[in-house]
Amino acid sequence: MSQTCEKCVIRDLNSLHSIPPEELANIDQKKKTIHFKKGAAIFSEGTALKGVYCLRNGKCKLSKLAPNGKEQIVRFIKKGELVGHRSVISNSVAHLTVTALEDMDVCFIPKNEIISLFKSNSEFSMEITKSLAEDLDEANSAIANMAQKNVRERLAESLLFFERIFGVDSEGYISVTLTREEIANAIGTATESTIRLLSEFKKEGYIKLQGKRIRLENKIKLQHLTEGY
Amino acid sequence: MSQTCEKCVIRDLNSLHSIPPEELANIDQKKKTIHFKKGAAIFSEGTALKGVYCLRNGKCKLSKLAPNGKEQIVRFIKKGELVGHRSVISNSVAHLTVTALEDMDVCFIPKNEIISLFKSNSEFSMEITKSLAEDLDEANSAIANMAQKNVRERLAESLLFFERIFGVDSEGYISVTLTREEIANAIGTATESTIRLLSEFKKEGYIKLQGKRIRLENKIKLQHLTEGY
DNA sequence: TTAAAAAAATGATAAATGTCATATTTTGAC
DNA sequence: GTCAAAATATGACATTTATCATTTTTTTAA
Repeated sequence: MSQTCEKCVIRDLNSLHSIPPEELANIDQKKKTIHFKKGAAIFSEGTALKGVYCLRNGKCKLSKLAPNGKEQIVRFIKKGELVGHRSVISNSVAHLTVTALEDMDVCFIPKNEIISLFKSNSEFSMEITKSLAEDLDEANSAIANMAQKNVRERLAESLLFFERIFGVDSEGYISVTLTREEIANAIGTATESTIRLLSEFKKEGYIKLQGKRIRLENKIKLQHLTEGY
Repeated sequence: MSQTCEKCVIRDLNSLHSIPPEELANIDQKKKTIHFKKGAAIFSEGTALKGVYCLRNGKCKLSKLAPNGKEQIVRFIKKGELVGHRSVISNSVAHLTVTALEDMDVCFIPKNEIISLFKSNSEFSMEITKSLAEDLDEANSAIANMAQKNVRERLAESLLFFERIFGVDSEGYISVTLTREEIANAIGTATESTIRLLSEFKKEGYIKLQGKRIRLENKIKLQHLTEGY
């Protein structure tokens, strides 16, 4: 299970790729690999983080408790990505809950390592900052989508998004397992509406449903739906 | 009009406050103060920025062109804030359009000054990063609000927000002039719905309307509306 | 100051979405 | 494999919101 960061394939995928070997060796000593079961929280909204987490495999949802008590999923992440750097850099508690969508392994890197790297290595700080900037960009797009698109359009968009970032299995089904409720919590609608629209999409032949598994049958059409026609 | 950065009151309000006097003097030489008329764009979505802008006074809306051609306002900013640092750090084109909501003066600081400060001064880079992290946080909250709250709740929330960040004039009216369409573009609804709800709020006595000017008469009630009751 | 344009207001109606009830199917623990 | 719990599915209906049409008011520019 454990291995050196230097040989970790995941490193290429995030801000850690700018760290030279000698500093990596140091991180290796301090890091801890942790296993999380499907459904477990890596960390929860409101808790103080002692470090950042690097996803070695698996997928997570990032969610926020809305004032009405409902869960709002604001983002999905997968292997290779870092989480918790926002809280660590801001020195504030976590404002999101990160939940494993499947069994997964995660490397924990203590806060002080990250902070001292940030201060001493401007390439690393630039990478971290760029990654936050990208997240911000995507969040702004999400705001526009929520505000301007209707539920049907948002569902079509999300299905295409899920396939794009998570890929498909050997039978062509999207490689992530989400409940209808989770999909609803991501697009901001009632669970029943999501179920109804998925059934419609299926009836129209745009998708195929097999339990929770979803296969996109007509991506051109879904793309058009995204734009409202 | 022009003055040294060191003596600028605005500096305390943003990431530039971490810059020591000798570096500030350098920025002073390079910066340019520009006047923008109400309605003018500081910069537009899709253009490459040659630097960042520091607002000396006035207010701006940050918006994005949604796929359906409508304007989505994602944020409001006021004097003391920086804009354009996201694009400069990411070295990408602007993803937002920044429009003056009133006549204003803005200091332009060239890109290379910012980049070199970012690399040489870890306090500054930390500040910039924290500011992006804060923006990201707020954007995530906006996503949750858009997704989970209805239009009435979002309008009540926005009115309270406008008063909180822009303050009130001598007669108690919110110190920002927005058209009903702009309010609609911020909360993600049709202009007519915004007009109708404002009229309702007025009829119920929660607000007073005088042209575009809005005065909050019952903030407790508006706060309750925000939470849906 | 006044005419034209833009913005605000309002009504009527249609469309989208939420809510509640209930049935059916799937999943997971034993 | 069985059974209970959870998730999915579907119908009926209420509510919210959008759209279109039209009028009134405000703003802008000559």
